[in-house]
Amino acid sequence: MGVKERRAREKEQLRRQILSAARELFVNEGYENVSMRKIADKIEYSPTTIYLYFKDKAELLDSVCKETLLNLLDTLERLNRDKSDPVETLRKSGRAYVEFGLKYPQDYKLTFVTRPQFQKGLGLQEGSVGEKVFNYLRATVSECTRRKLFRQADVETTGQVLWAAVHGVTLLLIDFPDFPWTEKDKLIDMVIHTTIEGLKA
Amino acid sequence: MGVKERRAREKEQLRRQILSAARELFVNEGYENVSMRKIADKIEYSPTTIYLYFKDKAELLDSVCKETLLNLLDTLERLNRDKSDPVETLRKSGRAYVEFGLKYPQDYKLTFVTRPQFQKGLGLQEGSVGEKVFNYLRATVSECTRRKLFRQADVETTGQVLWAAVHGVTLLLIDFPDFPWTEKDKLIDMVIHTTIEGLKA
DNA sequence: TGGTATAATTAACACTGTTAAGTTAAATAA
DNA sequence: TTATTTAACTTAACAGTGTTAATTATACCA
Repeated sequence: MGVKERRAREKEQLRRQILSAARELFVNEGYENVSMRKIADKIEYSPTTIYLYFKDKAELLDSVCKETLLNLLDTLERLNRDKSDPVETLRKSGRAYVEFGLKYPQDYKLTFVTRPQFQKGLGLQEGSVGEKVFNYLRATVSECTRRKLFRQADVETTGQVLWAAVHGVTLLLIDFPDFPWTEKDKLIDMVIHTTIEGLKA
Repeated sequence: MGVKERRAREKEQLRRQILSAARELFVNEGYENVSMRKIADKIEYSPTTIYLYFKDKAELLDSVCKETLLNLLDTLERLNRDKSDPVETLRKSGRAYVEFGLKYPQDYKLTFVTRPQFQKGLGLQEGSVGEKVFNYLRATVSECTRRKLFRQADVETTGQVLWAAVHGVTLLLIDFPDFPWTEKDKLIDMVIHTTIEGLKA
């Protein structure tokens, strides 16, 4: 009775093929400029086939982004294993966050800027990858305040301030690549450092 | 020979009519969901008429945004007249910046997030409104460092760090309105305060 | 009044996302 | 092996998009 399993495997394979074609096109040409027909051409299926695997273009996009975001989640998880110096963990997490955004600018923007506008409350809704990302931040901050390393004990606000800082610098670097920024790494470190110092002060 | 002038006035009037119809639709329904035909319907002209006044939909959008951004520029200009306490000016400017973003989220996002992707190097190119906004920030920061109020003397980096912070919190508040943020005003103040303290420290 | 420049329109093109109906191929049952 | 059911996929079409070329209407001047 392995026939069902094989068919399921084949379906899964095509699903992944669609995802990977979509990802490549989205990244290279931008979401807006990629049509369902283009994706279909690339995988040599008819456009309508895609609809057998994804509800619509938006869901296809969300799936692509989610896949990418799991990488960030992995990185943060690894960093948070080391409990010795939470401030240092925070610093490293911040860097990892920004670097992730710069590495996958399309996915980052779609997840944290573009999509939320369309799916109200989503992007950070319960169980979402976005929410999990923030949860790591929360945990690390919580450890910092527990050890009284920060002036203020309010974990939520502190986390949000940090998030705003890294979110901001990530987007500026993505959206204005030609602006005469301070050397990129220096700027990122400076943003994180400044915010953390401001929280200690 | 006042006929030419009158005709010019009439043209200008229709131009403004288009802009105002476009603005209202963009704000209420979102740029993507507004078609040229919808705008044309609203002003009771044929769709192609719009093309006699604006090169294409993108230029129409840019014009709408630019108009809005001039408000921000005005506010910043006013705040920067008072030279007595540059740190306080910085604080106020930051608040004004964020509040502007929250008041005109569509325009803000289009100018500082969406459009730059399509018009490379633009949004902050020479003579742009975006550039002028940053110039005010630069000037105020410069005054702070001149008076040795900040640890570091690098005006550029300092300005960029501040910008990242306000940009970040603005976008988070716009894009995740349902997230359980700390009370909005408190969060904004906290972001600005933390960053400034971090720069002093 | 006739001619001319300008403003606005009509019709069309080449796309888009998406759906309903139709076709092909494979797996099961007789 | 042959017939039937089921799943996978495609064709054709719809209603809409931004945009352009060709055409008509309008207001001015001689």
